[in-house]
Amino acid sequence: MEMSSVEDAGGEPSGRRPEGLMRVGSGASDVIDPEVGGSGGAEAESGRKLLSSRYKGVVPQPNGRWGAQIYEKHRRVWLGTFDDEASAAWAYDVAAQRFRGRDGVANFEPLEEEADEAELAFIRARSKAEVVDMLRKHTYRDELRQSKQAASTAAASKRPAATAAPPEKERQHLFDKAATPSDVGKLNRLVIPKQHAEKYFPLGEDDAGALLSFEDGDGKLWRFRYSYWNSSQSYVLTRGWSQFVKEKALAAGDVVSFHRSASEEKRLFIEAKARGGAPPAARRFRLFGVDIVGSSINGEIENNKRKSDDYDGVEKIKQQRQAAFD
DNA sequence: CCGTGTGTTGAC
DNA sequence: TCAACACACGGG
Repeated sequence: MEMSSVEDAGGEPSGRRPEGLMRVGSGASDVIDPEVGGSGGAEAESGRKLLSSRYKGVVPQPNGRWGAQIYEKHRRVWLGTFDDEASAAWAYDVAAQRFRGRDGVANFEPLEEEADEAELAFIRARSKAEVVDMLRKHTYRDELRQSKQAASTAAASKRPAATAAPPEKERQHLFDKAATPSDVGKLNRLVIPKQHAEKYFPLGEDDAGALLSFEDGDGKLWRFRYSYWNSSQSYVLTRGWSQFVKEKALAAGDVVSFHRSASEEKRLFIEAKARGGAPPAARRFRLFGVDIVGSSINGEIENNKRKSDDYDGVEKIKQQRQAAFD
């Protein structure tokens, strides 16, 4: 349940202001005059009923916090919950910028091409799933900052970071790693052969705790902490890895395959393949007291269906994978 | 146990 | 497309 500690949305927008475009309706005559029970929560003073938000895409939560959501293709995409209304509204705006472009931004001032060039590039360079993930985990701020920093150092040394929108068709195979028992054990880490690590995921001196983002065949995002362990002289993926092992039912001997978008971008891909060939391991689970055997592929498809993270063309992928399953 | 975010419905 | 509402589910 994610309950990130103290940080909210990853922060408020610095320059943009809340009162911005909030004139609902056409008039512009009457201002919204919040009034809203004073300050904080969505909880109506007396008792049960929740106050609506004056922001688009923001819904009250029973505990006085605020949820953010955006719709795409008749489907709701949940953007997370936030302590304050404005943070939720801001999360909506970020998502809207990615999903619908500048005109979709509805709560605060849209980013300006000139002034917010870096942030726009940051958003454009990421998939919808990635943006949503950052919002839900409240890491948007940090990652934007890191991104800017990386971009500036890159620009200083050589060539400005590639801007480019993500085409996304061709992938270049980087390398495979056959999972060892400890890669899938309790250590929560995957050792990346030094040779490949240094070639494809170079780690700067100062990069104490880098973060690598991958997409799997379902378009699902996987983010791992990536670092070098002096003690064992090895490069490892740590935080986030155990979840991958679990969800993919990864077993020793299975192969983890790393790819990169051919367009020499940032986009990285990760796949789990069973020891011999194509699909990941089958999983057994219990449904209504009956043992069912299904592939993790179907499991993930169902999962996606349930969670409504159908954005970014997962539809196609589902069909592909469904076909592959036959 | 408790909050999240999903299921669902009915407006716009 | 959107938010209101209820509460099942799952993380801690």
